[in-house]
Amino acid sequence: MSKKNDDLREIEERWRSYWAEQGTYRYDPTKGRDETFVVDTPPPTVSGALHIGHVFSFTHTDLMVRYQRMTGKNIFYPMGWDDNGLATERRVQNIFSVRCDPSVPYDPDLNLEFGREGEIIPVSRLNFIELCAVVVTEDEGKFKDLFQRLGLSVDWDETYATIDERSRYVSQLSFLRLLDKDEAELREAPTMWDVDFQTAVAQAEVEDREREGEYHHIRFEVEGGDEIVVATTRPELLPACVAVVAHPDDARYKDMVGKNAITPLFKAPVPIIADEGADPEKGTGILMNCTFGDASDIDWWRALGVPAREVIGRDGKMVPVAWGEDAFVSLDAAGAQKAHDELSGLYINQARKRMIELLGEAGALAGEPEKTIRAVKFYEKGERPLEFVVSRQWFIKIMDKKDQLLEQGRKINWRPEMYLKRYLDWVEGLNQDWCISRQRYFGVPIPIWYRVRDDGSVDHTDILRPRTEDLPIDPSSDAPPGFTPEQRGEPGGFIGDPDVFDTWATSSRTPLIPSGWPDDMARHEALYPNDLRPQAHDIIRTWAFYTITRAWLEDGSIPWKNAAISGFVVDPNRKKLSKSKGNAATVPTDILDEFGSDGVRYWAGAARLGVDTTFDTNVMREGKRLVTKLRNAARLVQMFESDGSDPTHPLDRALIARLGDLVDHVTSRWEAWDHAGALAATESWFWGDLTDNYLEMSKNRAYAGDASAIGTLRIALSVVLRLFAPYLPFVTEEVWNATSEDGISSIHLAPWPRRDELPESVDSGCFDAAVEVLTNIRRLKSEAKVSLKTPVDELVVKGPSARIDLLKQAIEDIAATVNVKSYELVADESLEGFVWSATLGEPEPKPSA
RNA sequence: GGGCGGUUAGCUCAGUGGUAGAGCACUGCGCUUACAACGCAGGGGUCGGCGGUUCGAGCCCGUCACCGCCCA
Repeated sequence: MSKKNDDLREIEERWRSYWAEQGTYRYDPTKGRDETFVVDTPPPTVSGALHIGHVFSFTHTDLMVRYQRMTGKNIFYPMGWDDNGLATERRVQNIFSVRCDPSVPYDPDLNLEFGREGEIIPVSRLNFIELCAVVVTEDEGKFKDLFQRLGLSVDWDETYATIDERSRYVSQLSFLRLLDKDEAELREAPTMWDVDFQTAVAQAEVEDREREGEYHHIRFEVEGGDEIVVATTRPELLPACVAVVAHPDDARYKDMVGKNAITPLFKAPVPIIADEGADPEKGTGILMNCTFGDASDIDWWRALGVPAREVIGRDGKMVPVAWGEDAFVSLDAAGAQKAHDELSGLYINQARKRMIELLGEAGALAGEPEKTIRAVKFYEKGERPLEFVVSRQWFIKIMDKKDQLLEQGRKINWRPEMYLKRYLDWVEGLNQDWCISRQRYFGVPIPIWYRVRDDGSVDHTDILRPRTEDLPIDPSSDAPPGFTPEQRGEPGGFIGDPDVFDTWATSSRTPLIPSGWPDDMARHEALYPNDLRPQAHDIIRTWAFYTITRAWLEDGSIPWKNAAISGFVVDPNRKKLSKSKGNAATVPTDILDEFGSDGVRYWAGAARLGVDTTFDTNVMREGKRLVTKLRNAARLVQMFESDGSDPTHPLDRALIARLGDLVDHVTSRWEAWDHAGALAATESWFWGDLTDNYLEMSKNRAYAGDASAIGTLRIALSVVLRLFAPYLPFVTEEVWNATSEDGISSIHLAPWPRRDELPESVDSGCFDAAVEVLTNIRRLKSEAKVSLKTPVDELVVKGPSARIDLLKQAIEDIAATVNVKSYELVADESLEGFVWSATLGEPEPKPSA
């Protein structure tokens, strides 16, 4: 690290401590809702890696917050930690060598060493959660350090974790209220199931991946002597076949509808059914309806009233079944059993291979397999295809609320607006209710018990609820009201629901977790609905969707007025940065070391909302350069001891007028949620009008103590610092306080610049006239390859009198800036613009070394 | 297959109907009392293709191509 970076580092550290000590960013609970700007901060997954994407999107939030703060808003900007989930679960298992077992009772004295090795001990869910808290505290530290280095103006007194007591309370209470409204229910139904994680998953966590497959053509006899050939990529589901389906218009099968087909090997009679859902173009036009290959199998199963033949277990293996019993009807039960016994216990892939062999041996295959590419559903974190497995799960009813959810989405200002469309598309495409129970351990427990019948079986229809005042509870450790712990699992007693909530079931309540809901309604009403939900576009279908859904279900509200959507950070090939692609190697703290926090923030601030943005250190370097330039310009301005006066000189008045235009423009950009446009305009004015031109032209007068020039410089610096403050909080604070004599006052609490705070001024046009001449003289010298100091012995400018008059107002400043020894300004109405000539003098001798 | 973005200088990107821009990179000049971690200047673009609307199109409309994301 260079010396200059040490300097930046020192500045950053000093102001970071100052802001923390002073509580600069503290929320003021005495202020009303209208005066307050409330952010629903995205809780980062703390067991995950620090990522440049965090830097990017959290900076966007901070920009908006800092602007709002300077406009006078009381800011509520909390920080949450998302520790509720699988990643933490795995870390805890490894760090403490434990395994969560909800059947183990809570041990209040459990004390395990961090990094403990040896035998894996089963611990209760509550103990496991406590261990998670230990690990998560460590992880939070890394994130907090990064965010503080980045200069996020978070109120660090307002933090929560999605597994902490308050979050569990809100999550459980909120669920119980849905239960009261009959919007949550327990169902035993086919559900998308990950066979590796062995948990149910929801539609939002599923993604399609293209996989190679093969159509196998299986011959079915048809009652009465015909034959059909069914093409399937999943022959292993043949024992689960309960019907075959063809399109009603398909002439090939029209005459067979209503008859039974007989499955090969298993000899199960299955009805031949006509349904428009069958695609005549696909395969042979007739397909197997199985238990359950995909979502349409479930639809048909429900619609047709055919039986279910479950053959795939929760572990992804074929389960043994008894052919000839229950649903497993066969014309040859012994033969079916023999075939099935060859398959049971095999994983799906193995079973498929074996099935093909068996079918081949039985002569039931028609032709060679045909390669195909098909979309296969996967759990987003999973590696094997999802299966549909019948299990008992809690659902929140959403399918009957699409219209209302579309309407709620339209009430929110999406920035940029195109992301509303993505939300609407997702809601319109919903095809199942929200499964919120997960067969995991580290999460918010589902706060429900079930009564155990006198015969020892569990009655899942007899739901036992906790008292609100006892929340949060863990049904695996706590006993329901009216029961004693000894009655757990006993006849006539109770059993706890073993599952936890989907992590989104809790994080969909983030607007309520810090708000005090529902116990401190005064605080809640001062904070809700929130003003801003910042997030990236990848979680519109999860976090945004679920939050809107839960708010609607709770009280019909929208959770926030604005949703500001950040893009992704991508590599130069426009690929999303990710560890697995190996293009996300950069550690965010290294970047901060190299370019300074302000430099990195500049990169994020230059990126418009919603736009995927290239990870580009050149832009960070540009930001760092801006920081240096700002410090140098400020050094010049602050060198003049006089306070100056309001501008009287035409050039000064023109600058102030132009500054007023800038303030109006930049403010309008902010109001349009265009922080990138605001930055570009500020930077362009600062670098162009102010430093390249005005500073140079006014310098001589300022050195001579001219009050108008010095006053103008001070006003310009004060305004431009405030315009930059949201992006460059460290350097602007440093410069803002550099000459302060009576104590420190944070620029971040200073008022946002307004045109009417500036002295009354007009831009007569002399600034443009002056810059035109200045630029021409600079070009002349540059083309003559001489120093800018080289004197101009004689300058003649001709032009229309109106422009010549403007030029006259600034000619002395120009002459001083580019060393013009003598000049002549000539009015000539025949000219449209300036015509000029200049005679260069001898370069002044360099002082001998 | 459907939806949404994008395609402007070598690179990264601004630019909503009126003379094509910025930063980086490149070339030249300059240590000028804020700044060489800098400044001044220069070269470099048939604005993805085709068609249309218009006095006038990078911008509006249609269409195609390619890239990316989301969804099936």
